[in-house]
Amino acid sequence: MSESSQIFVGLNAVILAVTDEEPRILTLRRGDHSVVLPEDGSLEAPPAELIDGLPFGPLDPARDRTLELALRAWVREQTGIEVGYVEQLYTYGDRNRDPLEREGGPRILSIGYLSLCREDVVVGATQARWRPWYDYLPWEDWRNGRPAILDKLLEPALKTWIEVAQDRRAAQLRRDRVDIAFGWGGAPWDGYRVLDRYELLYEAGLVGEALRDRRAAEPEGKAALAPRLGRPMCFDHRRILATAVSRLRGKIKYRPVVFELLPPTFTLLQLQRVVEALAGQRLHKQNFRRLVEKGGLVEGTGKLSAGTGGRPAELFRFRHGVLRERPTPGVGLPALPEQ
Amino acid sequence: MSESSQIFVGLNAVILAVTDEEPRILTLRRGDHSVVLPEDGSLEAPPAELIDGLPFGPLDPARDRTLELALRAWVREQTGIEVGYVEQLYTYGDRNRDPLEREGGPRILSIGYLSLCREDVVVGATQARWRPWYDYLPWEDWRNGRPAILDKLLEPALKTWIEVAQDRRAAQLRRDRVDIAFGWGGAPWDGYRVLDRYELLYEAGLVGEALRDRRAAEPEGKAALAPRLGRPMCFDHRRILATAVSRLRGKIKYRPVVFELLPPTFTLLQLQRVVEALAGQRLHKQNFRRLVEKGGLVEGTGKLSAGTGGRPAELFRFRHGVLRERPTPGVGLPALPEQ
DNA sequence: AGACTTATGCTAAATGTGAGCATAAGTATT
DNA sequence: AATACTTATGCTCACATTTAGCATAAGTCT
Repeated sequence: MSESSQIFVGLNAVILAVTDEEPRILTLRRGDHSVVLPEDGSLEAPPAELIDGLPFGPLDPARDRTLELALRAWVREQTGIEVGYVEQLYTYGDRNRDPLEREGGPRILSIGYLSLCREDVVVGATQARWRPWYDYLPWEDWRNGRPAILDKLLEPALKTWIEVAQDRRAAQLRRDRVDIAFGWGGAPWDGYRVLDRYELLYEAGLVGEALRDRRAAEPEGKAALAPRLGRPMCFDHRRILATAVSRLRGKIKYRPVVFELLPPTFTLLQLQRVVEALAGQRLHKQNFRRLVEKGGLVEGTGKLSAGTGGRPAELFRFRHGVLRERPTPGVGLPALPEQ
Repeated sequence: MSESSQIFVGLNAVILAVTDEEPRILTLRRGDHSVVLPEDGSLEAPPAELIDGLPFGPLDPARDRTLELALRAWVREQTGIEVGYVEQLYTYGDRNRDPLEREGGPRILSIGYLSLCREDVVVGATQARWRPWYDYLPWEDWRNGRPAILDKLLEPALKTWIEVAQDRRAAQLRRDRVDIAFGWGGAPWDGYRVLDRYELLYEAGLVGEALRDRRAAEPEGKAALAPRLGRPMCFDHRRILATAVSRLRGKIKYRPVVFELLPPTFTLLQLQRVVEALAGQRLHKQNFRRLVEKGGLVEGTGKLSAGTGGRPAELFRFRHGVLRERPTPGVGLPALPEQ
């Protein structure tokens, strides 16, 4: 292995909590692309342009015995949070994705993690800040019906992208991908394809990061007219976020991970709202109730909640025993109705 | 980052094909633990003891633009195979898992991949060899009923492991994990928990790798009496294999990946046998047929197969259009009946 | 010809899911 | 205190999916 090709390993964390029925992730404001490579773990940012980023830090091969321990260590340092539930998402290592590592520079490998917190986590004295994850992926939130951004910006831009393909065959390929990812042409909207959609938008040059990366490669782009959908993030952090959303939406179907986001006892509506927040869609109340209650996921405590309006609701808790009864305890999501 | 803490990134591939109704992976025989770190991509093996390993090679940060390209490159070099379908599994980086990297040595990160091939792949002139994946995980194959190894070796050994726990509380924790992973105490056997089971057996010291890793750490173990279940592999390759099996069994439920393992046209029984081979369980023939046919996963070609015994079967092909019709086209597996 | 193999069509029963009606039991308003 | 409004909870009907078989078709093997 040559000297010029050192590898840096960064660990990135999507730290999620759901407060006020809104899924929020912890972000830091950083100088875009100007972050000094963390030789000593610190982050220098000649503030060219501040942009959101996930908490992240290097793997210190000498100190950290496992990747997860490394992650916990500097999440604590950077945000003051002691994370509980942690799950690895994906390892990204494309050279062209990261403007920092053009020819000759060190290679950066980023390993994405997802961490789930309760609402009450205290963020230490840092510039870390909670932000709704749908700020970054606004087309994913269907809780109040079809998101406006789809018709106003996204779909017209994608239509253009299909039209400007090199030839008819390339256009057809683009078309097929869009059909499946965004549910065009009668295909249903699939809430799980969050990553597909983001990657497609990146390729189509419709997210800020794509323009940024191309600008670094080419002198000046002509596609500067395209809309920049959603709030951008530095490096490939938004891709990692999209991976996290995909994974989590998939996982709540068969593992009781939602409860990591809730206090020890909760009402069924609270539980439902959290699931809806993650899924980005509304659920039928009575059916949801039946699902989690008959499914053995929760058990009543007998106590009633203070009540936020109407009739007081019973407080429930997660039923640990369900793990040994059913292979896949979770909340299945219905297909989104044609909208 | 200090000089002493270089990071090496290795890419490992579980290359799978299903032939004769048996899932087989490509393995190489290597000298265990004595593989010289691949400075130049070659593998020196002072043959202490030959052991199976996955094809693997380093990421060359200078050459390989993406991780997947790197993988494809040296899978070609090592085995002569041009892989088609490739999917990343997980990145492992625990220090204690790898006997090569005790104190002071370089840190090794291994990124696992899964690749699916058609039966007819030609393996180049190497020592690479196809081997049934159930050789490594024999307790996972329930196609001919409950595997004998469970009652003969595995469960007694686990019982002992529970008993020798430090205290009552620790024993209870072990018990709970075993209950869920292996379906004790009325819990059903969950075909998807392949990784859970392997990790548990590793911790319980019931696979060869655990003994190997401990032997390197401690002078001499007393647990040498424990059975060594399944065929061992070098490094943490068996863990990667277990990850692959888990992932694939999960994925066939909602993505039509099985077809990567089949020729372009096939009979429904062929398809069923491949699914059964992956799932490690038998399926109801008529119901399987209805599932894939009514589900729009396949379409008949009108041609008949040569027939392998009885009445000739129609040849089917994968119906690509299903991708745009249904969000999750795949073959769901029924819960294993209590055995 | 008869036994055996695989393919394929069909159905009854059980289970799961989607949608909505109806009632209960609180809070807010008049 | 009565009324409107909120949320909670029980229940039902229609429909889709799944499980487990029965039954017949159309080949091969002896």
